[in-house]
Amino acid sequence: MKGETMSNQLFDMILSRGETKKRTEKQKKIIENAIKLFAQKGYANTSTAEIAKAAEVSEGTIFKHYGTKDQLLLSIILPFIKDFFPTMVHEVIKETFLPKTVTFEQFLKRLLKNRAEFIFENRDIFLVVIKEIIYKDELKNEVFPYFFEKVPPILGKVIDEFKARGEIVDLPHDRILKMLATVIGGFFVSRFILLDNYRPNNEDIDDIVRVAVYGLSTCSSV
Amino acid sequence: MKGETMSNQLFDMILSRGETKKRTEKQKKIIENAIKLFAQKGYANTSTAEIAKAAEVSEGTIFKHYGTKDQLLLSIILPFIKDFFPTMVHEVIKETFLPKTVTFEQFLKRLLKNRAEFIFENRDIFLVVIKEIIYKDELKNEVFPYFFEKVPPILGKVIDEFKARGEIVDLPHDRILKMLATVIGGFFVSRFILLDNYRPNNEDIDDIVRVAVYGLSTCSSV
Amino acid sequence: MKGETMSNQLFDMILSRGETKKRTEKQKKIIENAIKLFAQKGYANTSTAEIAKAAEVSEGTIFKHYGTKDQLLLSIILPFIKDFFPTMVHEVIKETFLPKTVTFEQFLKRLLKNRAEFIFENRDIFLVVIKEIIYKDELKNEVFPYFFEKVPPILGKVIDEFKARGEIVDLPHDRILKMLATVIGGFFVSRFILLDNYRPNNEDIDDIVRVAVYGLSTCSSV
Amino acid sequence: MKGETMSNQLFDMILSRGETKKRTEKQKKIIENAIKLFAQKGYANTSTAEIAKAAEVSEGTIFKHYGTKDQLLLSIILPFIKDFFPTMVHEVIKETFLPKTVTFEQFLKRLLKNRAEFIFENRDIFLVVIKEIIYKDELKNEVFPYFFEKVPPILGKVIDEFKARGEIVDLPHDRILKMLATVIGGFFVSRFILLDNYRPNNEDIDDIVRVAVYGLSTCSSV
DNA sequence: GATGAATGAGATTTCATTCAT
DNA sequence: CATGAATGAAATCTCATTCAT
Repeated sequence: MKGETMSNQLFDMILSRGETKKRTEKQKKIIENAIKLFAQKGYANTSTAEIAKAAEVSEGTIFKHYGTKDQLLLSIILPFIKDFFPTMVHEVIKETFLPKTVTFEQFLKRLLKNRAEFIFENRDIFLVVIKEIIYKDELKNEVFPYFFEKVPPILGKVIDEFKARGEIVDLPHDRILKMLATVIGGFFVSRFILLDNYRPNNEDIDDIVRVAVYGLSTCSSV
Repeated sequence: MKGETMSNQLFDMILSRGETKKRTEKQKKIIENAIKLFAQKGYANTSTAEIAKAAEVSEGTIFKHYGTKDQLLLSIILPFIKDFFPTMVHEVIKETFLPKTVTFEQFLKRLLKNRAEFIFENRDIFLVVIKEIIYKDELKNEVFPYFFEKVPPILGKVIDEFKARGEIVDLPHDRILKMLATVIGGFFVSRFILLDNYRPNNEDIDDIVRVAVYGLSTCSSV
Repeated sequence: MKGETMSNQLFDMILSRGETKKRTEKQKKIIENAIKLFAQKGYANTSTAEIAKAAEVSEGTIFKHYGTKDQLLLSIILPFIKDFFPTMVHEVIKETFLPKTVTFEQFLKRLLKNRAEFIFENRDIFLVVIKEIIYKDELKNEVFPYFFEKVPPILGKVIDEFKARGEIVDLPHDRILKMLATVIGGFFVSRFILLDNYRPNNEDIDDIVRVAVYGLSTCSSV
Repeated sequence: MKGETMSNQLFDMILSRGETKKRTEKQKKIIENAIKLFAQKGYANTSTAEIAKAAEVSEGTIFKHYGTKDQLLLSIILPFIKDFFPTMVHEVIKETFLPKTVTFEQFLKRLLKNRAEFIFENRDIFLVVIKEIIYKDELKNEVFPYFFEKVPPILGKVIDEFKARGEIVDLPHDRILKMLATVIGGFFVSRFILLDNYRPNNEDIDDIVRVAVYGLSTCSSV
């Protein structure tokens, strides 16, 4: 990547490509092993030779399919991103709004459990995404707008709903979202990045939801 | 670093070395520019040639003083770590325990503001530390035990105090600490890593402290 | 090599590798030129850049195939060692034991001529082996046991035979072997290492065999 | 050294210098440690930095005194050479010719024991000399003529004497000398170079003298 | 004299990428 | 499609030597 910008066209191309073309056996092995290695040692510290060896494929094959080490990374990251937020939004709608009796606390717990499960199943990719988003401004510049486009609209409505019900504090949307994002993001990053092979457990999620909803003050013990 | 373990002796050696020997002008320039470049482009994507050029020094000089690109990184990271937690502990003691009338909320705010200020002043190093701790297990294995040795004892006492005063919820230490660490860590990482050149502002800190103390429920609006 | 031990596995690996995989044209040129240069200027004073240039190959190619300058050296030395002693043993058996009328003197002459011819044909490698075995303890530790495993058993039998015939003096095996090894080794090393481009000639060999068999005393003039 | 020739003037200069100038404490430590390190790891694999560290001296000091790493080597090797052959010759004269009843065997034993002792006491330098003479043609070209100038004349006389006495075989001088040199050289090199920290023992010397004088044939058992 | 920081030339090594088969 | 040999540019590292203090 070394400096070159990653154009939006490329972004779009790879996104769409992921859906149309079927992956061959070799391609799958390449992707699988690239994910494993990138997660373990980071993109920059993983050579294409290593990936080829792990995938039992010649180096040439990798470049035949992905053209560039960078595009290989994108073929891994982008489909994940593309999946994560939309299905998250979808889950929010599905799981929450149907039963109108759900409390904010219940909503949060379901959301977190659902996303934690998703991340756990894709924990290597998650690692890669997080690690690389920190390094590559181009990636950041792709993902953030995508996030802001997808998430706030729907989550905003949820917040409105709970505000209307008088369950959550009456502060501007953006501040509430920021707080939520900080707590939830902090949870995912600390658990999945810092802890090796973290498996989501209920107590952990309950605790972090408790903080988000009631804080640590004794007020929460009601 | 590639695989070899970083022994505690090395850790100690580098730490102590930083204190005893005087740094020459050139050494200072090397460190300064290395920090800047590592923060900007990441350790792996910064060549020693670049650092040498930026520091207006020959590459040989870098290796003369730091032996290895890896040890250069450590000479940057370890002193920071060594400073951060102890002075944090010190601040906790100084700022909190003297005035007995301070509430938990006030305590958290002061702590966060103080640490946010420290990080802001060393934001490049902070970036480097966070980015690289993710990649280097050896570093993680050095820093974590150090953290656990320094922080919980003193913070545990604070929590006891506030529990005794009935200000915070009666849960086991470790769970409370985990929740706190998640929220505070999430705050620092999201602000300083994801936002470019974030400057700590009071509203932000107030909001995150509000979450930690009262949560988002209306209970908090009391 | 610098300190790390060279495990027997490595030894075996390199040996076997040489047999299974086919060498490309370029690999052959690399080995040829490396031998020539190492013999001429010594391992430490020959740069991989020089080898690459002489072999009309890029430096990358060398490292692609041999990984390390050190392993390049081993790929040269070990096959030679692997060849030298076993075929020597084989020659001993073949040339000596079939004709029962051969005297000890004739045996020694044939052995020396045969080995001198072999060394002459591989004199560059021999130079490299001798020069580097002095420097690299790991190499010494590989070669010596190998030598002791292969040579004494068979040569011991020959000595027994000649002792039984009353041709050679009745001293313990190990002392006789040591004496022989000293004289023969001294011969090969002095001739091939110190003299430039030494070509084995009969007078030389006859003289050294004379010393080994009869010594310099007039007793020998019988 | 890398290619440049080592002029005879230099040779002479250093030889003479060794006698006139007194060595300071630091110079002694430099030489001592250089010998140790060169013997251990070879000249090419020993850096001046290492020597400086071992000698507890700054690198600058080494270059102040010896100008060049190469000249440092010469200051070690040449005095040894200068000492070895002449005192050997001297010993030959002193120990042998005074008592006219000494046999060739006794002469050889005394000579070998004396030289073995000398080498043992200077075994590190001996290692350095042997190792480097192999590599450096310039050194070889200095030492060989020196050897041929000093040794054959006197040893030739000894051989004449023993020939006259009918003790040794009647062959041309040069062939006898070559044989002797091969056996004796083989002895010293194999013992002091290949065996770690070899200490001369009588059996060893007796055996090698036996070979040189009587050979391995039963003729010797008389 | 002694020091040790600094240098720069060169050595080894890595690696994404190309291309003939 | 797949291979893997080959490349060359760049990265890390080494080291004899110089020089200001």
